[in-house]
Amino acid sequence: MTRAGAERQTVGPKAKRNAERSRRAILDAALVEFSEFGHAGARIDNVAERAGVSKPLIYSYFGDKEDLYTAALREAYVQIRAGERTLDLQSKDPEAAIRALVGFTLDHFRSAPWFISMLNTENLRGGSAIRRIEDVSEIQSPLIDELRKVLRRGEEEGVFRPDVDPIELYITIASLFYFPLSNRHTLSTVFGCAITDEWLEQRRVEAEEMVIRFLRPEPAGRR
Amino acid sequence: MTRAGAERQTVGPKAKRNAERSRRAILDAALVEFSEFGHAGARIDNVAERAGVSKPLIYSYFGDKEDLYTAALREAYVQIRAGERTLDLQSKDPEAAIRALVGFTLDHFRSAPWFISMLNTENLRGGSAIRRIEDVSEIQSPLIDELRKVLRRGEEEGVFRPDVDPIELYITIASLFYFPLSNRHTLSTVFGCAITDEWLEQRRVEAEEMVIRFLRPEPAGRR
Amino acid sequence: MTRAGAERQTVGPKAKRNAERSRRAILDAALVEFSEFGHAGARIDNVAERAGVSKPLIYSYFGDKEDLYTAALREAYVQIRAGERTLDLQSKDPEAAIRALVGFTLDHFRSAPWFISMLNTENLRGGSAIRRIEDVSEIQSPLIDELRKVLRRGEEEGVFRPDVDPIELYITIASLFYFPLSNRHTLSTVFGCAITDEWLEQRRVEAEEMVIRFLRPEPAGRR
Amino acid sequence: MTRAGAERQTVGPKAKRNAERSRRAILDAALVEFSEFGHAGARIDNVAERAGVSKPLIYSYFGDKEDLYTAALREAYVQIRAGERTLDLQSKDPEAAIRALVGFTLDHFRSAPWFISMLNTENLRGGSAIRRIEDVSEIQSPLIDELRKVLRRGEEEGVFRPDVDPIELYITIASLFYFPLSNRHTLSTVFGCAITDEWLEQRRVEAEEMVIRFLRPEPAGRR
DNA sequence: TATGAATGAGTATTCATTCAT
DNA sequence: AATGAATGAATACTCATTCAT
Repeated sequence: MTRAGAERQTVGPKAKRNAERSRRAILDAALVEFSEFGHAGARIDNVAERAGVSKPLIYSYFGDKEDLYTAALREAYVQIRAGERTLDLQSKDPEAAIRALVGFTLDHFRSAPWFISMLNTENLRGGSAIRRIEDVSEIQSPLIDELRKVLRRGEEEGVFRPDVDPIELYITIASLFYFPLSNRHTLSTVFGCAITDEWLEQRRVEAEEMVIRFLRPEPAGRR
Repeated sequence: MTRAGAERQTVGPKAKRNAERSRRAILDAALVEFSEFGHAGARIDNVAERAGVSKPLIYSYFGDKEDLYTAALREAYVQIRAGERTLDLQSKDPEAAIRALVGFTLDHFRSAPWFISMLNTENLRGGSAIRRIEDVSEIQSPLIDELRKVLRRGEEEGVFRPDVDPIELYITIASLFYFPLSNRHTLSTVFGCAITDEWLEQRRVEAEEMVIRFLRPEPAGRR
Repeated sequence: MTRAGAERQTVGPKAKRNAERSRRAILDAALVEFSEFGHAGARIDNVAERAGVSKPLIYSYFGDKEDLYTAALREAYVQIRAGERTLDLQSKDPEAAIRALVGFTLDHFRSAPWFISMLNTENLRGGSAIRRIEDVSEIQSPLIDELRKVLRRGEEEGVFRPDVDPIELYITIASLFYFPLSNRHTLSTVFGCAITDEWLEQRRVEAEEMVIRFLRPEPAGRR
Repeated sequence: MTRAGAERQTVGPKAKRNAERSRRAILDAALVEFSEFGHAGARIDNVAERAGVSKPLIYSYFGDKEDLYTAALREAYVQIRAGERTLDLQSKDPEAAIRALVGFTLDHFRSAPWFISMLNTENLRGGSAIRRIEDVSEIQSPLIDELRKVLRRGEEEGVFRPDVDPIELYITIASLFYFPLSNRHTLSTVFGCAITDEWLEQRRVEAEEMVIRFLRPEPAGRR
């Protein structure tokens, strides 16, 4: 293969690899930028700089700002779904499975802080972008079905009460960490309550306890 | 002199040139605009139009966009604190007091949706504005002390377990409604779970139950 | 005189005195503001604040910004002309008279720095305001005629050469101080030559010498 | 290849997208605009139009208005320094060298009228911009050292008196033309003394004479 | 005589987006 | 595949000026 030939082959493996690398860099940069400044606050200039590419390249790969934002939002979901898939709830006894989900939720919120920010941003905007995502299966959680099975097993074993909605349970678990993490700054200023790692570890224990207690069958004779 | 008559006198000829009225109109408009579009997305032009005043008036009353935003954020807190002050927790038995707080939290989040949006916006921005608010006492919650007393009474009556931190309890209650309300749009798209009034009423019941169960002393012999 | 009567008498001596005081305060403030920031840079707001009056009062007394500027410019001339009238050139021998004028020029430039600034500003603007001043006699210098007499006397006494134009002489004297004073800031930065009081005193001596040498008849045999 | 042809090639297809050309056009336009209207009076819109570029291009090349102004001020100095470097004082006898400098000063003030205007503007503003210019060597005059040598030579030849400060001499020469040129408009209105080309030619002669006389050693026996 | 309230018409500056190579 | 050069359309903010009392 001559040198000139290699240069000509614009769709060759090398070029493709570069293209893929650029795409990836842009997407990562966009995720950071949008989560840091929101949709209106994000700057295409910054994304280009962070990604180490020129602005026209962004436009040629992703379309306009709205499209780039949508891609970043989708990516945030793709990441959490990938994490969720590594959880193996069915191999654990029901209580342990719930505790594992609680723990994973906290861990992901902390290690991928852009996820919370992207949710905030998207909901501030009324969800206009998420509705436009086409490949919905990518963003839907595989956990709901898993959770349903866990709840059924727990019910059969007599450790969980019946009729718990897996979606609501999923929402409840997310809720317990979302608020303190999302509102770190206001909480620390208003209540002087810094959301430190220690605070969160303590919270993890209490959240597990809270969820488990809530799932337990009502002890006979109470209330 | 009728009440209506008294109001007329104030609204009468002075209506067009009334500093206090203008200030109020601007603040209300800013709260709506900022909560709807976030800090970067909000437009001073829109605020002026909504308030029915000219842009220069906004600048002369509040300073620049950042200052106006800070004033709107403060106002959001002032509103919720005013609501909290109307709760009379000490006149209720401990469990009823907790249920009242749970109910109030949901009601305020729904009736003043800009509160959640402002929190989202401010935390996206890293809390830079809230730290600049000077009269902190206006934004701090009077409920923490009230809650502490309630918890102590509940402990003395044997219905609550000891050592519950009032701030954490307050955060937990807020958490349970904040996530589903704040993430209405993504939840409905991703889980097909519309956060309707019915859903929220159901949630109110479950949240009360959850909090109460969490506060109950561990029944002897369990775990 | 009843109290009510006193209040009614809006054109009475008290009112007039206040009006006169306000006018004066505005004019002084305008002179400072315009000389400090130039025509475009000056702010009516600042003038009002400096003068301790409201903006509408300025408009009612002086008209618009242009008119106020013109009044301030005129005032700058009125002040220097008043100073010039106190010089009594004819009582001095010709050389002393010239030295007195040199000294006065430097002193006025220093004690009324707004004069130089107003000249700068007005000439930057192409002299549009000064041409509109109506009462020209107020701004014309009484010194030209005085100077002409001095030059004639000097010529008759044989200490000055003939045919010196008094206007050009006047310009020359002004020139020697105007440049270093007007360009204080650039000179000190570019040449590291601070225009201090000492520097100026030295300059006064040299300027006197320079002017006198220039006026002297050419010694026979030179050149 | 003819010279014209060479120029064509440069102006040809690249003419529309040529950073250096655009920069130059903006700088020239800024110099004209700022010198014509001062700092506060200058309009970025006008600069863009004069330069034939869009406003954003100005901002991307020069920063904000203040930065553009500073660049224009620097340019004014760069121009006069370039002119000064073409003077070859050492090849002339001392008197001729002084006359050459006097002539050059007048010529530059007339052919580059923005220089005087920029000095006026900058000094009105207190010299805040010139202090920020970093590459000071570009704005400092190479003439001071040249002048020192000339003065020494003149002293040795007995045509100049000793101990003349070159900076002060430089200032004096500038002074003699600066005032009448800078104050053209007020002088013509107040004294009816139009600063025409004839007036200036006459002034050139007198200024030369004045400076030379001032530099001459005091004839023995006078004063 | 005097002013607090209010605004129309700008003016500097920004930013998503496209052009030409 | 990639980018430096360039801009139209906003957007925050200002300021001379007037209104209503």
